[in-house]
Amino acid sequence: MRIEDEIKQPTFRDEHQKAIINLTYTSGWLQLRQATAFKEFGLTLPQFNILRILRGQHPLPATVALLIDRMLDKTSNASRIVDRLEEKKLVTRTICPANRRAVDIRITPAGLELLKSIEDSGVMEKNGTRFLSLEEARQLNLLLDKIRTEDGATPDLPSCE
Amino acid sequence: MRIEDEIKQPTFRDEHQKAIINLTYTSGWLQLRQATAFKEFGLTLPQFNILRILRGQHPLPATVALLIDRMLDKTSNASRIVDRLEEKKLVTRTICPANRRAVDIRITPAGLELLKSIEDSGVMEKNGTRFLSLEEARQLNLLLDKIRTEDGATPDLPSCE
DNA sequence: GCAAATATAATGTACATACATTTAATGTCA
DNA sequence: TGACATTAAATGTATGTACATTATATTTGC
Repeated sequence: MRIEDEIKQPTFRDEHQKAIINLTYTSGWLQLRQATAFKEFGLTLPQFNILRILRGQHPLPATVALLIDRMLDKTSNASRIVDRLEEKKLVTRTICPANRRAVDIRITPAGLELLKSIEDSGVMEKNGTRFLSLEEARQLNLLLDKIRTEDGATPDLPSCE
Repeated sequence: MRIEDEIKQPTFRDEHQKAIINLTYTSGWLQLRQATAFKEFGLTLPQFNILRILRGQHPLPATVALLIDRMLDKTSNASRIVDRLEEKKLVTRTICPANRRAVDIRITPAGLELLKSIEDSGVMEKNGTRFLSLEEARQLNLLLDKIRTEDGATPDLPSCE
């Protein structure tokens, strides 16, 4: 459905303004669907993302600083998300012996099993981009990268044509 | 910057998976910048969006139900966002005389002035899409609309070529 | 007319985000 | 060595989101 119809706004100031709204709306739409899928497994989206990072490190531990560095949203509060995962016995926290300021966070066998069962269930494939061709997915990635071009930075991306 | 470098993940399962991550990351990037811009004016992003809807209705009032219908995220809690705007004297709430279950919400002159000063400041143009050409913005809108194609629905969008 | 159903908004709870502050361990250097 | 800065994580506070429940007003059907 076109964004105009989704949010019942018949016109936009221009195509760029529409793209902003569309990006925000589509991202929210996608995240809501993902969150709904993970709820069945007792996880929120940020919790799932942290678990995946921990599996990527496994069997090495991760620190909170590493989680923040890898997370999509750099400023969110990893400490409290780890709290919830720890309550569910999906991760462990131990003070790092080499540096007692740091905390070693590890995914547990239960955490690994949960990730596997989520992936086996196929929910991750129901994510909306199956309606895009490979070439369309490539174009979308290029356009999104271009949006994040910083002020003052010279865009060094290839043109989309 | 490419998404691979932004989140320090050198490879993705496939281009579609990358598009999902890129969409989420770029949307978060954009919203953080918008929120930062509005903070200078004492508003959060949802508060700003509600104010704009109210201005669109002005001088007619809006109900909470209308706000929910127009908001990008349909399930968020309009009632409490209106609470904050009311505390700041940017909107008023009066019980609708014709239907005392409903509440008439109106933007105040102070609210209208605040919106105008935000728009006059030019912060809304610094939104990232200035690096897209008109044609690229159009393509992006088509691709995003396509992602939201519902299961079972027949995609009736023109191809992107 | 009145009980039940429905509509409208507000409230409660759990979780997350944004940002400032605090606590504790470690590093630095006079 | 000891004062001071720095680092790592946790905590506090305000706001927002998701979802269930509640409070009140109105509508409906007998």
